[in-house]
Amino acid sequence: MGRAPCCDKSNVKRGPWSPEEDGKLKEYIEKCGTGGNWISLPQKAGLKRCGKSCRLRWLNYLRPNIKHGEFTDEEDNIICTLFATIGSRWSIIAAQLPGRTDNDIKNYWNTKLKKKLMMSMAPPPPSSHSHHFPSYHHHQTSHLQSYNTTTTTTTPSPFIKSLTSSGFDMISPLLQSNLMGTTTTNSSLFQALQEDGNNNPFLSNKHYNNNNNNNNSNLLVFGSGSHEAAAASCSSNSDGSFGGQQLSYGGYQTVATTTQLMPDPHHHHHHQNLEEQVKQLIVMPSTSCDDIISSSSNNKKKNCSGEYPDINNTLLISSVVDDNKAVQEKLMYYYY
DNA sequence: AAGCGTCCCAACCGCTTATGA
DNA sequence: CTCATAAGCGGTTGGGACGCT
Repeated sequence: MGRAPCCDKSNVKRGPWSPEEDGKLKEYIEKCGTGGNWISLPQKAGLKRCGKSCRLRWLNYLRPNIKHGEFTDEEDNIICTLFATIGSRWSIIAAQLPGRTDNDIKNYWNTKLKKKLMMSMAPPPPSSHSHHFPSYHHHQTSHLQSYNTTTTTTTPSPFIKSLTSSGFDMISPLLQSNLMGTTTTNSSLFQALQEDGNNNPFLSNKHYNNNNNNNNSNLLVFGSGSHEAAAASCSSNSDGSFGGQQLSYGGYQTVATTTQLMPDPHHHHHHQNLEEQVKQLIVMPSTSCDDIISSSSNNKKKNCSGEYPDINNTLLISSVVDDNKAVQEKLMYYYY
């Protein structure tokens, strides 16, 4: 048995809205408001439409101050930056762009901006002798090299320049793959890492799977500053520090602090230790810590699923926010 | 002009979340 | 706490617009 329909489909008009319908809806809402009930609104407004359809029409087209037309470079930057950070959370992204709707931004991303960005990030032609600006293809074949953020000698495209001026000092390969991800999973970063994990001794799926068959997998909370503090506050210890403490959540344990495990990128022997110690890697934004805190304090199993998919069976990577630059830089040392 | 392919976006679908009884 | 209902949300798609041959 399927889901009950939200309205009687046989009695409602579907498809494009006519100017008359737009007028009726607009007039009614401006006069009476939505009344907090979209379901009953169409009848009151004299429309043969489903409430959902009315809501969508109003929110995406009719309500005041909707901005239509070309996106500015600044808007492009905001969308790209936020997409790289939080993924396809269109409503959150839209909240940062006054007058733009989530639907609009989603369409714009899918039809134009994604292509624009990929063009900008296309790897340089093979003849190039100076592709120090790291490309996605490049990092696939150069694992365990350290990533030196000071050696960029090529000139990024204007679009990349505008991106970097909006907050990223450097578009990392990791971020590139995140931006280029078209996945529908919760985190394109996660997918990018998974894909590359096949060739990465640290993130190799094989290694990971072999070591992930018990409930006490070691867990590295990979973050900095407030992340660790927040994570530490989840533990039973109360001194606020995170170093060497054990974080108990869902049967996982923290085995070391980020800083303890953060190797000097020029000394690769640290990777051996990491492989031995860390069976799971979490890149954790502060919000996920909040989730865990609220989850534990509320004694709810929610909500490491959804936004933070299935903590029990997979490498858990969520988008990197807040002090993301530091985290990404650190992560990249492993990633290579 | 006709035919075809691609692009674009408004609208839909159905899942998740919030809310209230 | 459970359940029902509505709103919110993001992925998908139908079909019109447009460009090319």
